Amino acid sequence: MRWTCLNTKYISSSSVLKPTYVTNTNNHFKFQRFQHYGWYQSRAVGDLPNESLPDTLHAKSVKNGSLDNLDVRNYVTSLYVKSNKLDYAHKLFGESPDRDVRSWTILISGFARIGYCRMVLELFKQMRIERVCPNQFTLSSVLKSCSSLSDFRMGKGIHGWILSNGIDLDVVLDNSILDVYVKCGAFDYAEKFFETMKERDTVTWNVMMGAYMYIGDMEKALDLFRRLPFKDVTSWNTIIYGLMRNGHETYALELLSEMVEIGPPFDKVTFSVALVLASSLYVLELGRQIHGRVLRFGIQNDGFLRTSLIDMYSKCGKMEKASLIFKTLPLRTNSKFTCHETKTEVVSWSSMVSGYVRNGEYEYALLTFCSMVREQIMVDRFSLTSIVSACANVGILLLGQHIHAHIQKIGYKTDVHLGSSYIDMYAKCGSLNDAWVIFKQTVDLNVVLWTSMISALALHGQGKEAVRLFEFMIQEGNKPNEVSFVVVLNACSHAGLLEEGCKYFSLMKEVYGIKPGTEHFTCMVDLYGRAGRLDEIKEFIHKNGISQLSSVWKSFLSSCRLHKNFELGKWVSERLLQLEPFDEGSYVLLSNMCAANHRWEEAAGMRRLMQKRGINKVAGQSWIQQKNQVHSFVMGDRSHPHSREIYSYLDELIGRLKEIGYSLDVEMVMQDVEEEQGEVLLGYHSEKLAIAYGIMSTTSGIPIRIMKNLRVCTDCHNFIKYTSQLLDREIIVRDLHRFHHFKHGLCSCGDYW
DNA sequence: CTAGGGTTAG
Repeated sequence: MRWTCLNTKYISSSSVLKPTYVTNTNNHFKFQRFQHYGWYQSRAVGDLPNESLPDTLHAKSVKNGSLDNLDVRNYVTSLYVKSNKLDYAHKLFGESPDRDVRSWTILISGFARIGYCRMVLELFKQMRIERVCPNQFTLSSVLKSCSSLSDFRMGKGIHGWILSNGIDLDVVLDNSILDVYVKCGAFDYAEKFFETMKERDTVTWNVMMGAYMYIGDMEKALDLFRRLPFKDVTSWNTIIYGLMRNGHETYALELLSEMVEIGPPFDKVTFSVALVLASSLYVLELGRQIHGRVLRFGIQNDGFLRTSLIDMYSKCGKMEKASLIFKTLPLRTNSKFTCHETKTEVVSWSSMVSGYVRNGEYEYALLTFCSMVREQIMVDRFSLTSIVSACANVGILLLGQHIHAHIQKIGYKTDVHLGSSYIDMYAKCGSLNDAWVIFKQTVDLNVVLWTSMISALALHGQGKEAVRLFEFMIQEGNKPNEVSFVVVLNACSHAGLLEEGCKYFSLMKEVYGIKPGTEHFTCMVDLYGRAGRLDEIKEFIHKNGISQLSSVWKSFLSSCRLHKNFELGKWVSERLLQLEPFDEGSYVLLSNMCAANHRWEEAAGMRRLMQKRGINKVAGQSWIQQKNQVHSFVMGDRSHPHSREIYSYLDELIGRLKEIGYSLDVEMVMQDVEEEQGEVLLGYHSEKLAIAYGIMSTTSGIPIRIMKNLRVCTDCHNFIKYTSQLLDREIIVRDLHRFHHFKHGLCSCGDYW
């Protein structure tokens, strides 16, 4: 690994402070500027916040009456600000009989530094009302908040005010203004302003570099970077981060190692960026090395780095490591304005929640969320959307409803993110109606929200409805994105709408200029396959040059099996096994296809090959929720406490179903079992057990909802259809890919899944 | 006795 070249030569560097440039001298201020390196600041400068100092001084000056003096009061306020006690500072400020520009500025810059932007703008407004004239420091801080909030109007207003009041623009103020325009996406303004700047320093170039990166103009940014006479640590951070965000991870990695060789020492942000880089490249080893360096620097307790580390480990699938780091989170402070810590604390929590969700550990996600509520951590929008998504994946409607109610209770407004999560959640928990309700309630519809609803319909077998909604969305002036097209193509394929699907595929390419990705191609192959146009698939694959995509071949193979084209299937599977020699699905598909064509020897050969290569297949599992318990079954399961009753009821039920036409077709079972072994225990697939238990333990009239981790086989599908007819019960089954709503002997999927 | 640029989460 070339990452072993991350050597340690900078670790012992003692060049803590380096004077890098001297500012222009203007009328009021004349002093040297120091460029300092991140964390060294607090360790070396002796600026460590002293917790008790402001309090003692405050008490002392109250006693001897010196607090009446404005200068003393300002000094105490600044000490409070420094030790992160913004609420005390704010209180002292509010109680003051008189204030000057410095008092305002101390407070404003304090809030700006910890990112409490709204407070900054609020204070600035008050300051103007009291007719106090802001100085350059105030303006810089306020502009910083404007750029964080992307408040273009405010920023432009302040710029105008500066011009009309003849305030001297020094390079710092210039940079702040430039940054506001860049952050607000007003590049024309930014460029125009840049032209007029009298002086430009490293910060200026860094801002411009960031701007080029932001609009994706890599060439310009890199050119600028290469020509930069002095590159400080931020220049490197900016370029590396920008490259990574624009999808050039490898290049970013190269630059990072170049930085190690010839660049300045890493600072906190470099470490953060490097960690994100490691996780986006899925290189755990790199992440570990960075972690090691972080530990050697002793900066592992920094909030930002902690969240970056948690995130890196969770993206690399190492939740145990992530949770170890999470546990180092110190106990929380209860001050109202210690936002800096509070913020990273909240991010750490929500990183954990979303990490668990991402890694499929929904139970832990839910537990973490519950402790978050119990510990009274501010639940932010990220953890909320994550947790709703966890509910969606667990698929337990009751849980989803609880969370929904809780979010409403804490008064969080349903925005587009949360709205689409709700739609997704209700859809995946089997309640299409609730998804509709949320969709209709939301006022600010955006593409994601529309797409969620279209996907919900497709998921529940309402392909035609989904297509109609898609058309309606376009009519309403929404521009579909690549996900919308995946969803609508998917809907077409489920509903067997070949013509429409082809139409949308070309619409996507020609009208919306979206380059089809793997998922679009797979949907198209699926669409042709279900319609039985197997020859056209070959042509499609060839024409689009997508023969390297295994998911395409997999879909092709399913279609061969569906249309019982054994020879073609054999040919397809050879290609598939070349691409994915260790994918269980391919083997199972192939072996089942052999079996369906009575090629028992070949089927057995496939299973043997699987065993030889050490590939295990996933066991079929179905579950049903009853009150507060989840009852889970596997094929032929006898571990349930009521298993005797369940089996005898199931046998009786099958007998009654046979009277109305159900037949347990051995060959059919053989054909369609994708993952569960058809050879044995024909009648006792896990979903049958779960349904039997469901019928026994609920009163009639209530729909039975069960979930399965794999696809339903044809026999079970038939079984459920007959059951719904015989007992006049609605049965809703969520399988690996979609929902089946069984009612009066029919299924919403139209026997096409 | 105070200021500007780059980092995290769906």
